Amino acid sequence: MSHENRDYIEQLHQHGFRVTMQRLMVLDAVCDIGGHATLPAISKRVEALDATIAPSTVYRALDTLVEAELVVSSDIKGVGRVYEVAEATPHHHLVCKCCGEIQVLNDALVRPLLDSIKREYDFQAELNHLTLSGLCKSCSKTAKSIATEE
Amino acid sequence: MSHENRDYIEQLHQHGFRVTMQRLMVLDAVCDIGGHATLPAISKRVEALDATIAPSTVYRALDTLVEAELVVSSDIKGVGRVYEVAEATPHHHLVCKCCGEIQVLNDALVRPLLDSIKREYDFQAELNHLTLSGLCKSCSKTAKSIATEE
DNA sequence: CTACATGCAAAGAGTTTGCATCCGC
DNA sequence: GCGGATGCAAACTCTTTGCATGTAG
Repeated sequence: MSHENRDYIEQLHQHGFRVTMQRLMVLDAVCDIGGHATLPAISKRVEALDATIAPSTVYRALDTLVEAELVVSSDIKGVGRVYEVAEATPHHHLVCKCCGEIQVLNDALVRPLLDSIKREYDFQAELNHLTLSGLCKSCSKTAKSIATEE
Repeated sequence: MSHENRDYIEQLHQHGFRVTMQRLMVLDAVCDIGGHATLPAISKRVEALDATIAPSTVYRALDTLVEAELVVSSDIKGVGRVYEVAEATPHHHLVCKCCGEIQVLNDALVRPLLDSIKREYDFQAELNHLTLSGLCKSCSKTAKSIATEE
């Protein structure tokens, strides 16, 4: 989605790793997903992009990318380990529950929330990527409440 | 965490299900986690609460709770299927990345964000439970940047 | 007492590890 | 050409399904 900006080749080299097609493919997959992603989700995405990559390679490439600091992983309570691209600039997404459409949400709209949380709770929220689901403009017209489907 | 308020026994009965210790235990686990939770996370939580419950029972009980509308499931892009207690009132959590402390975040602080999204993008965000991670008051003082540990 | 829910066990899916081959450097 | 990365296969864990037993109603 946006790793073209970063010199990921350089970064892999700096960390003593080799640049391979498979690693870039896994990085692509994590980028495509756009937000935090679990291992099974990444695994499926890579499989969709290129079915010839061995599953074991995906898991190992992901570890490599984390070590090379191209991808960050964190542990979310209730979800487990998630991965996302190490982005410099915070950005957010609105994903429609109905049609799957994804829009980028301006960080400026999110900032006030973080400020108020800081003010009220003295809690320093780390929010470089927020994904909100809901109904997009067009789907809210055809207003179906599909809320729980695969 | 808060299902004491709901008449879950009644609700199970209404949907033609029996009330069993195991089902309540699984409901407890989902409540404990507090936000959206993946299957493995719930599974582990139940195991921690009571190791005598068979894994298969956990998975089946969860399905039952969803059918009884005590738990809702949805599919989050990049994460997969997640479950959470069907709550009437929106509520949110701040979880500290460092110490794991969980605070409740007042919905009133979140509402303006949703309003601005509606105004700017005409996107109707569905946000009954937001979990933000970051550093709590005390941990931001001892300011370590532990961001990626299990 | 009856039928549904559970536990156990076996099957299936997802993930990890070891090793021989391949290829980035 | 060397050493790390990959693919394959086996091991392991997580999840699902089938069936006999137990228990809520």
